[in-house]
Amino acid sequence: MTISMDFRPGPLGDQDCRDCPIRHRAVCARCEADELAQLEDIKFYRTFEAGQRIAWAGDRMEFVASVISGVASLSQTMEDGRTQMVGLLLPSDFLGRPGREIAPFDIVATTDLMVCCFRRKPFEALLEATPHIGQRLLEMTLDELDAAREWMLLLGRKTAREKIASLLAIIARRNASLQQQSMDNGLSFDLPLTREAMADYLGLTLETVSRQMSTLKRADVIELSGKRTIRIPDVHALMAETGDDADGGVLA
Amino acid sequence: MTISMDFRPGPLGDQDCRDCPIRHRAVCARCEADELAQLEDIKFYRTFEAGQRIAWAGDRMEFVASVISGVASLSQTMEDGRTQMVGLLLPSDFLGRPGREIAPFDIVATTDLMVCCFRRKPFEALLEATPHIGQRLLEMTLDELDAAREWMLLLGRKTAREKIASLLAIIARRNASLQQQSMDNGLSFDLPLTREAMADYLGLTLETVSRQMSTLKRADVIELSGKRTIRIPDVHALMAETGDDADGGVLA
DNA sequence: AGCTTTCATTGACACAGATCAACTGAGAAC
DNA sequence: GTTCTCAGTTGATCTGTGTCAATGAAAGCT
Repeated sequence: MTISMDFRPGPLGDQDCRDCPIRHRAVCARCEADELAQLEDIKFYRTFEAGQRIAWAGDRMEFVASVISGVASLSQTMEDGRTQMVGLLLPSDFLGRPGREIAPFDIVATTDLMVCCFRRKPFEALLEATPHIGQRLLEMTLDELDAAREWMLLLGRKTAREKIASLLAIIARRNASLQQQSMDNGLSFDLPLTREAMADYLGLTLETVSRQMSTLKRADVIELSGKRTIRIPDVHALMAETGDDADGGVLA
Repeated sequence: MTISMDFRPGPLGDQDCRDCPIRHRAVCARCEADELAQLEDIKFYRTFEAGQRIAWAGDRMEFVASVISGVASLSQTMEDGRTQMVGLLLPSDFLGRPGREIAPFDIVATTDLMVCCFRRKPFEALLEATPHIGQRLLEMTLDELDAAREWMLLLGRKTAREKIASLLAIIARRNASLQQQSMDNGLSFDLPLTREAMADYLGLTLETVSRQMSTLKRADVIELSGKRTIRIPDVHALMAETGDDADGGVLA
């Protein structure tokens, strides 16, 4: 998840939406030129450093936003400290909920992060006035609900090994589609998560994550250079480890 | 989840929406009289018996629908038979997804079920034309996403005992709010799920569900008459077993 | 009544993953 | 160069839940 080199807006939102790398995938995807201009009026950019907290559960949220680059996560923590990640926001994903002031989850930048923000109130007004935004948001929310449901299958029924393989497949897929990478010689990418964040995503402990990464490496399903750089020599071999149906959608 | 006694439409949709028990909670909640009339034109009622399958994953869905009474569930099954429930649809919940022909999950009536159906194509047209429907659907979908995320915490991090208590609390809450029941002397309700369905919801085996029900009974957190009728003598005692924050929203 | 089917309970044992703990390697700070 | 810290790995052991199997109880059928 590298920050794209050709999109470096200043803090004032002075960058043209037409050059935006997520222009055709984010909430604004369906907007016509005039609608886009209205969004452009109320947008501003913000960046967060890896590890920085964007909001605590219970905080007031003054904005909603689209992720431009980097990764953010939503998580819930129980009183005794048990933590479960409940959302992983990759570029083009939408952060926040119109019509709600209070964040129900902790929101953290897990890598360096750039987001395109809209103050909540003006955005809500625009949502009422501009059907294309609401329609796209509905579509994205339904997609997220589908993803949440696959995630529920993972949490409830998959083995530790299947969980790891599934997570790697999800990130590899998103990464490949974003970068239009060919997968003839396998795929490479940087894991945007620590072992602990992976554990929180998968409902495991970090020790189990580490052990399963090691066994997948020993089984030649993955190759590691350093701790975070991963190569998948054979995508089908990885898919076979996820427990999902053979061809649950081709990569890309 | 009893079928309301005063709403017995024939199969032709000849019942007036104004008498509908879910009129102000379902997708149609925000509709004005004229918008409601348009929905009324394309609606029809269907009933399913307990255990009946509404669709298999991969089936073509010709309609979307609102649950009027009873309970339906969405579940995913892996090739080797492991099953995870990923959605529990109670009265007023919406079934199906506009813009998608193919059901991604198995859909089953877990109790006797009555639904208010709309053929998909006309409903999609109405969705484009009637902002109030799209707005309400967005709101409901966002709520479902929140519920899915709480469910993820349950699946990933809660113990078997906490899982059971959480499920009972969810059903008790929905039931109480539907029936305006006072909870001064505890709450009673009929479990609309078999032990196996509970296990599929919670990511457990049915044996573990049965054991934990027994231990909660022995701890006087719940009382059982027959297998399915449950009384919660002290709602706070149940809440304390869920692992959630003390006052995660008062019942009702 | 007797039989079958379905749903639920309970017991004995196994095992995947958690827990507790020691250790490694790579930076960063001094 | 030395020390400290942080992320990750690996080992030993424990335990909650799964697995396999027997039994019970209620409902429907002939």
